[in-house]
Amino acid sequence: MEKSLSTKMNILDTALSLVRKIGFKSVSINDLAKEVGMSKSGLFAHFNSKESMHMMILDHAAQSFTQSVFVPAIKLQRGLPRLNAIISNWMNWYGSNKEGGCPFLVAAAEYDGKPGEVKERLNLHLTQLIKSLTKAVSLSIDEGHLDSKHSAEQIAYEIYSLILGALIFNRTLGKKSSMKMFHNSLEQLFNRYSPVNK
Amino acid sequence: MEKSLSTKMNILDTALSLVRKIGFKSVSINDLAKEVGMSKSGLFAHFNSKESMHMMILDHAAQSFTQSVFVPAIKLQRGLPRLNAIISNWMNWYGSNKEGGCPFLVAAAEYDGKPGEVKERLNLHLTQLIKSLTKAVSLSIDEGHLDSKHSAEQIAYEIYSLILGALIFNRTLGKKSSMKMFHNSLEQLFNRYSPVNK
DNA sequence: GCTTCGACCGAACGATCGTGCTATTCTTGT
DNA sequence: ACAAGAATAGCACGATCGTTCGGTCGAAGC
Repeated sequence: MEKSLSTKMNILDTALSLVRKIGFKSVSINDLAKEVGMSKSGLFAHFNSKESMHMMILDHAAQSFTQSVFVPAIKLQRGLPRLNAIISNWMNWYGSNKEGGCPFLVAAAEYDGKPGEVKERLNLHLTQLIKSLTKAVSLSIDEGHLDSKHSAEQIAYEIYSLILGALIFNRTLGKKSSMKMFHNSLEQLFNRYSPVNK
Repeated sequence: MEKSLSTKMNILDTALSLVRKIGFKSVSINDLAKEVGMSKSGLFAHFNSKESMHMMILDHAAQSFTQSVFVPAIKLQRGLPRLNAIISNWMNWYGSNKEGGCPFLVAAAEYDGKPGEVKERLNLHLTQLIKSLTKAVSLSIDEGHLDSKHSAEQIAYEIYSLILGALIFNRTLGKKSSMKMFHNSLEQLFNRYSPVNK
């Protein structure tokens, strides 16, 4: 790997970590450069504008997410094993960086009322993310691990909601019981949609 | 009501609306003043710092939320009628301002890694919000409308999660089916925790 | 009617913002 | 070993940031 690519990855890693803590707008190029250990203009040369940097941060987050959550899970067999791995990896991904929330939620918060390329990119990544989750649910139905009478989209929505709730309970409210409640609800959800218990 | 209080309310209303669209950090005092129709220094005189303004915006949001969501519901009888009203008012509150996400989620995103008064205030409001929801669930159990074998906290967590999920699906992903999925899941949740169906 | 006081404004402050230009240093192909 | 090109730094710019200060205006109290 050439030099430039590795520094760029370093920049994006640091930027992502900061964004998750204080948001996109609060991460100034100067501070980011200081954190990475290079000059403001030297860092800026990697991107042509701050907006393009925001997009690359989003892309970086999406790639990291896919690599950490979906790629390892694809080795497991279709159905509940893979779905459970995805969910487990998902929760672990939040904790991989020590602090900070979900970068996509941060972007959603700051770009909700700002139509443009960044928002569209966020929409794209988030849509892809939900689609991949829905696909895993759908495969679970096909494999007979989940009841075929229910919509995969609906089940995926519920799972994603539980993840969001656990994230807020854990990070913002600092609830220690958040993980236990999350796993309780998830277990109930799988029982409820199980084809044998119906 | 004196003159100063009404202008302050006007400022906070406008500020809250802007914050929900573009976040706290992106709302500059100059832009806000222009939007309200007064001078930068005239507006700033109402707050002594931008941080204190952020706190007042949070307080304003919390008061608006309580007034719109919980106060009207308290007139209804305890149990499911009141709980359903709370949830319904909750969803309507998001749509009351035409655009923008949940102000508490926005604050959570931008202040996650910034310990201080604002974050503590956010934590306070969010804790109170969840506590009120949990209380309504708890009363529903007491009234025999929900199964007493389950924890009110757990049920409240699931309801809150579904609300969050619907919010993201609706606003960020622009899913038209989000409200239908939300009500589907909510109905299933009430059925599942119903004492008669067990 | 004069005084007092709070609300609001205009101008200005130093700091920091994103960004462009030019030079220098480093990497790499031949 | 040397030329070429990319990576980074230094410096400066106009704009905008939050904040301060002195002053104007209108309403309220004596």
